[in-house]
Amino acid sequence: MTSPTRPSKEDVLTAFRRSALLESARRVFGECGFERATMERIAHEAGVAKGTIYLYYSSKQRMYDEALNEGLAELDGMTRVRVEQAPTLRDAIAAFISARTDYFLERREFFRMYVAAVAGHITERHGRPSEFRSLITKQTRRLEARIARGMDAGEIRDVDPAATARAIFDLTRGLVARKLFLGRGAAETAHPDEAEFLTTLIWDGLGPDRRPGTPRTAAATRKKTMTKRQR
Amino acid sequence: MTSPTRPSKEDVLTAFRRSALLESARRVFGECGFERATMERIAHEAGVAKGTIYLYYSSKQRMYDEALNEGLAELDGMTRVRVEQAPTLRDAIAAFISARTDYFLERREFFRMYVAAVAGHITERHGRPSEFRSLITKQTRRLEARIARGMDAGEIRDVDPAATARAIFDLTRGLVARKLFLGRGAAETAHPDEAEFLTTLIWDGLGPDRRPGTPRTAAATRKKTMTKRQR
Amino acid sequence: MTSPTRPSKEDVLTAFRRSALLESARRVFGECGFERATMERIAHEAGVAKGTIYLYYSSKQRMYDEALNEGLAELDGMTRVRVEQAPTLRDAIAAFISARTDYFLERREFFRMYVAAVAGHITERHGRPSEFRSLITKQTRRLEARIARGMDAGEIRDVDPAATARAIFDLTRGLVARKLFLGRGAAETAHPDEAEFLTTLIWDGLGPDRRPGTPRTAAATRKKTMTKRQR
Amino acid sequence: MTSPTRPSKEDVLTAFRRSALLESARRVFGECGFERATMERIAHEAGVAKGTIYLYYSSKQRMYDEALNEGLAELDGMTRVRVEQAPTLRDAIAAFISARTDYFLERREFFRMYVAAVAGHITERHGRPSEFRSLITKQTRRLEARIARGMDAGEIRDVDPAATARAIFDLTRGLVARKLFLGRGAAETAHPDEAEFLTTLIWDGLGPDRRPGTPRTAAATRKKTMTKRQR
DNA sequence: CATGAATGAGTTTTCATTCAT
DNA sequence: AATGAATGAAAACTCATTCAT
Repeated sequence: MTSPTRPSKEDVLTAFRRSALLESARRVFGECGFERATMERIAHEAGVAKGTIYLYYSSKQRMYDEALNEGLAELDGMTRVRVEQAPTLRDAIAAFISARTDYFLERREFFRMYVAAVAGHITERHGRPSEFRSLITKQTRRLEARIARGMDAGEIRDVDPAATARAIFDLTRGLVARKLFLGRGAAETAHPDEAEFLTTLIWDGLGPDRRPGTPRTAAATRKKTMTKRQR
Repeated sequence: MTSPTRPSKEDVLTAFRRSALLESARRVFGECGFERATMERIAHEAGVAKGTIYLYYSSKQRMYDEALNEGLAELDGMTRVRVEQAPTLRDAIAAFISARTDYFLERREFFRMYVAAVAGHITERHGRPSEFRSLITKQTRRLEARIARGMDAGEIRDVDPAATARAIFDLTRGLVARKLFLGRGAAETAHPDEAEFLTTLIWDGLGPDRRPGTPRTAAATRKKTMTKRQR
Repeated sequence: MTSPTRPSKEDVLTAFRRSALLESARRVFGECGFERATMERIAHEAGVAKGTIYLYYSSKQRMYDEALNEGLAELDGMTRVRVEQAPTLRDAIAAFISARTDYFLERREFFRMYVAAVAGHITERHGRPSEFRSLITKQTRRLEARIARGMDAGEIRDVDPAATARAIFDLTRGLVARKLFLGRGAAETAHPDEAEFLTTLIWDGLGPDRRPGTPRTAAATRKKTMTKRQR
Repeated sequence: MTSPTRPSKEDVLTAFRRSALLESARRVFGECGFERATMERIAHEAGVAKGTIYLYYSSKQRMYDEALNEGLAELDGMTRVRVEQAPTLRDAIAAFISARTDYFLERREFFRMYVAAVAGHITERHGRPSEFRSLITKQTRRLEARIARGMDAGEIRDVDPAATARAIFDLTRGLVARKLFLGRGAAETAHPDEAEFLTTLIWDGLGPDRRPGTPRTAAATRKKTMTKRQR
């Protein structure tokens, strides 16, 4: 029942160190960005000496990449679970939003890393294109699939599932950014149930076609367009 | 009718220099980010010597701030004009999206600057809090006002205008990012009329209330929920 | 009468700086070797700040290479001139020895650089094979050619000119090393006219064949081998 | 007759370890030079852990010194034996050359160490002057003595035995350097019997005085200078 | 005895900023 | 005003050496 080679004490210790260093790295990279972060500080915050880092990571860049990728993978995993457990498509959308919001709200520094990393990749032409990019695009794959299923099941009207998933992704991203932006108390901070608002907004946006000219308020609908909608 | 002191030749030259330097700064900061950008290169691309920059900007940071703020102001101005010219709220939303998309697509380096700057401000506690932040929040003010007006006029149902404007803002931001992300031809690039898709999505999302449980497809509507909707 | 583009003041200044830096580099590299030499110290000895070096040399290695190559070229040039001016082959050999001895004695630090560089190239397989190596082999080319000419002219017996040049080269190298080794006063320091001794040794070694068994002293010669030599 | 305390098992093991470490050190120091050699690699090549080295050698420098001195002593021993076994002075010279050539050709890395070490001592004023220097000068002592004996026996003309021994030493050194320099196949590589050439060159150089003006080729001798030589 | 993780001093290199011309 | 040579602070990274296990 035990695994054939039980992790030795060293392995455990090594894993622990790596994890602690990554934690520290995420904090410092998040706070300062890649360039302004210093290995000295990362080491200090992890409670080790500068040189020690290099026993675990061969360079600052490697450490950064690993911290980023690990966070993205974790985020992706949590999102996936929550989305898959949702019974309806509406719940899935709400789950997507709240899963990511929750994750980032507990790791504000990581959100910053993440945003900066995406920013860094926008116009850059440097080497490794696929690695990071695929991690990004993977983030919406699950949701996209779920939307497609819901569309087939008649839960929503015919839309481009990928574009829809991206829209939800972007709204979530903006929501999180704003919650972290300037901290709480700022006038522009989203009110607590902005997530619910977004879900409703999207959900209604995905409803049956409304032709141009269709009145937009319930009141107007009641008075003027009942017949049209009934067709 | 003329201004009391007509701009002297020197003033014109100075303005020209500052503008050329800012242009160059935007390009380099956009391409490299703040840290990796060098004054040397900014100077070179502007066709002046390194020391000359310091006659116009007291530090790299100041130059960066000014380049950023100027761009944001310009973007804001263009957006405002286009939004104000739109006859209906739907047109205003479409105008907001296209104005910003067009602007950024012609200045990808600036978009990168902008994104990085926002990222940099998310968790940071460093000094100047208001300046940049107010520029950001200003971006949605006009649209927010327009939405509020449209709401009052019954063009859309009752929503939080600020939250709605932010949603549109975020969707636009995501759209632009994706268009610049990995350049054209990438599988995940938005298809050409994603802007139209977003406008429709939002517009429909802003339509009359649909209660939970309401069927979402036109077909379903026809069959099952006609009575409910008519109430 | 003036050259078409007279060297500008900057060019002169630049050349001067480069030369002063190279001088300093030669001193420090010579004293400490490549690894132990610090840019800090080279800069300090040249009377400039650390960063200034990098305005003239892109890296420590480049600086080292240039210092070495320049010295070798200069040494080669001086040797060539002296050798070519020598009327007889014997004089050429003596000139070769004394030219190099004189050169190195005035630049002991450079000799050390030179020796270390050769040592470093002995077993190494790293990149640039030809550059340095060709400079080394070039050192004996002139002498080799002169020896060949002297041989054709009957000044010496038939020998391998290249091997002979190399032998003279090695003897000179050893002579210099010893003169610099542990400074003056050491018991093993060569006596002043060791150069003359070497010249004679070589010169006699290059004389007409002496068959094995031939008596070696003048006395013996006089008594026993006169007839043989006359054959 | 036996030593008072027979070497214990530990002593043997210790000796073995020290020897293995020295072997490894010689290889790595030879390949990389003192500075670029790492204790890590030396340990690895010796099959022990880094810390273990410090149980046998108190520092990198000490290890280097010992590796060097041991090698020099061994070289010296082998040379001495071969020289002493030579029946004639000519044989002794040939033996000196071949003994050292053979030794170094089997230990190229050590030759590099040796050359670098000598280079390092040329101008340096750092502490330990005598230790290394005496080892170097000892290298020629035996040969010098043998030459002196041969001179007394009339085998060669009157020369400075020390200077002569040094000349042979330098020629040998150059020969070896060239054989290792750039590996085989290079145009400038000495041809196989350069050792024999050197022996002859020296041997002839040590023959009876030839006065200035004396013709140098057998042919010339025959025609022009017979009378002079007979005087 | 042996180990190898941890340390931190020391080195190269970059680049914003200054200032003499 | 404009220049660009000079500066030196700052940061990544290496590696001999130590020491707890």
